[in-house]
Amino acid sequence: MGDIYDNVMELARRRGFVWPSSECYGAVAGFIDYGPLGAMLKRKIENIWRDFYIIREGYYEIEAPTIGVESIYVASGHVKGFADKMYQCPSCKEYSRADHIAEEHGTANADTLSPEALADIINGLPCPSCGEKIENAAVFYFNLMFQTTIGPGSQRKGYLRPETAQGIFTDFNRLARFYRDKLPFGAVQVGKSYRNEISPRQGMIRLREFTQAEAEIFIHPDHKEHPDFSRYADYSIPLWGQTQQMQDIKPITVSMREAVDSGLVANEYVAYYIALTHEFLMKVGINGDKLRFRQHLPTECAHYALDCWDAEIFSGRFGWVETVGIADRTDYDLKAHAKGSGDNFTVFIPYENVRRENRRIVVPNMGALGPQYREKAKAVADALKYSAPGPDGATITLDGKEIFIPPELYQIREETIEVRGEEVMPHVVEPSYGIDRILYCTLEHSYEEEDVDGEIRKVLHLNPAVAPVQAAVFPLMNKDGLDTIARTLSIDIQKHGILSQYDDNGAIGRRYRRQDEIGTPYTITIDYDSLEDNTVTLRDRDSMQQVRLPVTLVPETLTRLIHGTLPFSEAGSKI
RNA sequence: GCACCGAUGGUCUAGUGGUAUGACUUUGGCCUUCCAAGCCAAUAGCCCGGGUUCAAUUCCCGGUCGGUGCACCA
Repeated sequence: MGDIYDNVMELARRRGFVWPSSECYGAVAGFIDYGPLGAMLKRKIENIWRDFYIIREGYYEIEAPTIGVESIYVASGHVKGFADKMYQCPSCKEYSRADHIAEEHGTANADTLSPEALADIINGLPCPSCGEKIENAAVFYFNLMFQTTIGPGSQRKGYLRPETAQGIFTDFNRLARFYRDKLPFGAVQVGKSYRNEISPRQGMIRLREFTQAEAEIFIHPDHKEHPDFSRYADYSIPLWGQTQQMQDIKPITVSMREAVDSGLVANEYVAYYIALTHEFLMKVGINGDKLRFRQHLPTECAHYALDCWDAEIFSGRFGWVETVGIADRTDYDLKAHAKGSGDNFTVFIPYENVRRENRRIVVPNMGALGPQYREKAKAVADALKYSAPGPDGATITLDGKEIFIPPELYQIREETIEVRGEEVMPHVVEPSYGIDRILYCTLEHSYEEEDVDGEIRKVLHLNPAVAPVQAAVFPLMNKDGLDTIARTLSIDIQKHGILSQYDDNGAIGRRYRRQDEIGTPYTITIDYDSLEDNTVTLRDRDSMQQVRLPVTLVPETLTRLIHGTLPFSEAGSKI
């Protein structure tokens, strides 16, 4: 058999976690279906994420369309920046990046050139794949966004969103009102994003349609201290900063407090979400030894981002996989949309104390200015307002000429004004999670082939918090009333909101193995003792240990086990 | 997208110019007092399109998907 990926995906297909999409018409690369158990697992991961960001952080979830009008993505930079300038070699039909070839032959900043200018440069150069001289090749944009048209007549261009973030930025002013105009605030979105990858390989790791969970947290640019930082101040995890990477040394384990104080991490907000991400990934079932936080190198960090860290998870097939990005994006996005839309993307922040400022203002005397300057009177008046008049009069510049304005044409008024605050464009801290990648890594880290008495036992050691099926109930024998008790118990468990499967098919051992394979953490078996004393056995998936407890206590016990408030060893009496 | 390799029940596979082997799984039954036991039976397959041929799962061409290398990868 193949490697860990092959084994995990084989199980995932067979048991209904992940399937190739639209298989009956031929699957399409870059798309997957989540089967019954996969959809359940994914939803549980997303809901744990919601526990962290919505319930704990208080950032409410919104839901924007997956199709956005072109202007959004012109403003965000995706129409330009998400497009690669490509050309196709006329000889070998290879597609390559035109700007890369130009740069290799000495053109600096080739990516900023127009397609036409680039075409002029590369025509005549040798093709990097076949070596033939490039002739008459056109340079065109290949945009990673899926394009569509909106409405009949199809005049309005739209794009499938390449990230969920923009929907939050475009709602900024509504959100600011919702949060009653106070910083910080945040909003989250969990949903599909689309990127028309040129060549999506690597199965679930690079999809054309994928699920993101993103939070956009709007903070005051001068106050990047997280109000709840104490929660993670002592949280210590290995961080692999730029310096360590460039000096080729290992990540250093520090507390978030130290990380911020030493300047390793830009500010408390970024550090806080690094720690929160660590806690979240552990909760979901990622192996902590296969998790690291890596800072973007200056070359890979977006030019506007102040600091950017990736949570990388180690996969036996793919190596270190980027699963979460945490970035301080400054005011880049809001600025872009302010420019693009003409709206203000600011919050009015009152000062603690109202500031009184003395001001001299120049009030033009229009009654006198009008007859004297005629059509220029308005321009003169405007210029006067910004001038600094001396005792004899004011000198202004109009159309390049200096004009002297005597004092009788204006008044100077001294006044005290109250400045109550200022308009602030917030900075954005963005933790962005790739749910599909996290789900795959969870499966891979959970997967184990264990040797039990010479047989291979395949187990998914899924955390009970994410396991799609939480419990299973078996009658030891499908007769003598054992099955009746089992069915009754099964229904009782379901009434407590626990998803449990009833199974009486085949040998008991086979039934345990089935549940092991899909990661069901607990199984209950009704045996002949149950008929005598109303007790049942409860089996722990990972240890295969069993305890005995009264049947009436089962639902309550399961609930506590699943929530992690009861260790298995205390769930009943040892057998 | 290019090059090379691959594709046979749900899974893993044998094999073939004349519709296909075995195992596991699944379902039903018998048996069975706790970890894939045994017995009987059943269900289920040649990736898609075109060509050659009396006949194609098999040969040829194209495509799809998957793997590897190159290019690409917010």
